[in-house]
Amino acid sequence: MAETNADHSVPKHQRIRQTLAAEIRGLPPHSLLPTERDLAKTHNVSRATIRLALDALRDAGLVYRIQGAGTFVAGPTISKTLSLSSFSEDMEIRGMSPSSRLLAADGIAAGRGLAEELGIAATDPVYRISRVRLADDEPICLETAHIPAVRAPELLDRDLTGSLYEILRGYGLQIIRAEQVVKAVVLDVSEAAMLGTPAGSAALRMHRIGLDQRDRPVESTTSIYRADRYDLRLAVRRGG
Amino acid sequence: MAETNADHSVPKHQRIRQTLAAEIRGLPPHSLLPTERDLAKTHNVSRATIRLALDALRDAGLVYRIQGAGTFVAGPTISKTLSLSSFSEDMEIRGMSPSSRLLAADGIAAGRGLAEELGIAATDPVYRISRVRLADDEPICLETAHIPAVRAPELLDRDLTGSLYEILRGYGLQIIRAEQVVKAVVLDVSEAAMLGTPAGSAALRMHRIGLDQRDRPVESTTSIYRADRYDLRLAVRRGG
DNA sequence: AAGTGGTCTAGACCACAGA
DNA sequence: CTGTGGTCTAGACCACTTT
Repeated sequence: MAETNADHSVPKHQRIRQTLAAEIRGLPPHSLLPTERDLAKTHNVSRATIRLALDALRDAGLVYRIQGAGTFVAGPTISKTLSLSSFSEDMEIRGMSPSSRLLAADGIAAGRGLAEELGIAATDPVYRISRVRLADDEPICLETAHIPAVRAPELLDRDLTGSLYEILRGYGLQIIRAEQVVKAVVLDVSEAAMLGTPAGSAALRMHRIGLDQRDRPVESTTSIYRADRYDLRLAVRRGG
Repeated sequence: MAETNADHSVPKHQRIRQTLAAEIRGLPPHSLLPTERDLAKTHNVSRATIRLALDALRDAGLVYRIQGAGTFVAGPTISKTLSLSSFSEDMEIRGMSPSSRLLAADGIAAGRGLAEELGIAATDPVYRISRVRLADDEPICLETAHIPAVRAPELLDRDLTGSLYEILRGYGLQIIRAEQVVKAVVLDVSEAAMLGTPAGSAALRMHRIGLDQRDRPVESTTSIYRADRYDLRLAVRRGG
């Protein structure tokens, strides 16, 4: 069991962060929050703990902070994305119901390209899972995932119509980070047919390598999203 | 003579972060770094200061940390992006030389849509600047920027062939955060002509609203990138 | 059992914004 | 000037990984 989930194991700063996030949702943008020292008193913690919570809220784009002036509620944010999410999570955030149609699932030798991406040998086995992903029963995306077989034995025996990330979590694999490359493409005839769009339509092609807590590659996935039903929303910040 | 430290305004943790980043570049992935307590001793600072540096390196994707085990060098990262960058910076990172061809520059009334995006009145004036952006003298992107006139008086008198972000910095405007929406599109005849590609080619359309330190909108920009010359690379992490 | 990163405290001084 | 967030210290205990 990897899931330790007891109440007393939740850090204070995380609880405070959630409390503050809820309060902030009720405030107009650019409202001034209480000072760090005040918050420390009212929550009975040290200022350092309050800062952990406020810094996390700033990184999430909920507040901005100005030295000498205070901490303020940020303007409304379009994008809940930018934080890594699976297709299933992504659609749920958008208020749609995700599902899958399995096209193919088999085991193959990795080959040179995948081997390099996944840090394994070219002859090592990988599982290949191709699916049409749907939101509210409408096709949104063609997805082909490759997972090293050693990392997820007997993967093909699982129910492959749900969230792949959820299944991988069952193997103790958490995808914590990903490298993603996004391109625009024009759909060919067979792709268009599977997505139910005219050939020659635009689509977003995303290639993703997912990495676990130890920075080991867990998946190499290519997804092709219909441009008319999907856009990518991201909040970007200046890197310090 | 203590010539070594003229850095009055540079925080210690930032200096340590840079020192460590340089050292890490010479190490193979998954190398174990010294413990926080060791680093604190060797840098003559407290452990909290070391943690600020290491946490920043983790957020930058340079190291990963495992409780109970240690801090390790992360695997190589494709993407230097995800941190907000102007077209000019973006191209320089990719090792290409950026330039611009000015298509049009004028002042107009904001209108309803822009007014809402920029937080001004529909009748307020905005500057509109349309450019073809080139990398190594090849057209890459069509870009139209809108900037509230009050924020950058006499903007049209500046040299508009360089980095817009650089010019805005001259007005004391720093774009610290942006909301971005990315879609795939198919180029129409006139767009294709200006980009030197066939009509019907794919392209990435990005719409960006740039915000300053106080979360005030500074620019609303739409860019259309040739798919055959440009892709978007981003590192994504699980949001805590 | 030993050692690691994660959390937390109770102070202190500095840099900066604003009246 | 006062008060804010930014930085920093020197401790402490906890949760976790590894031997």
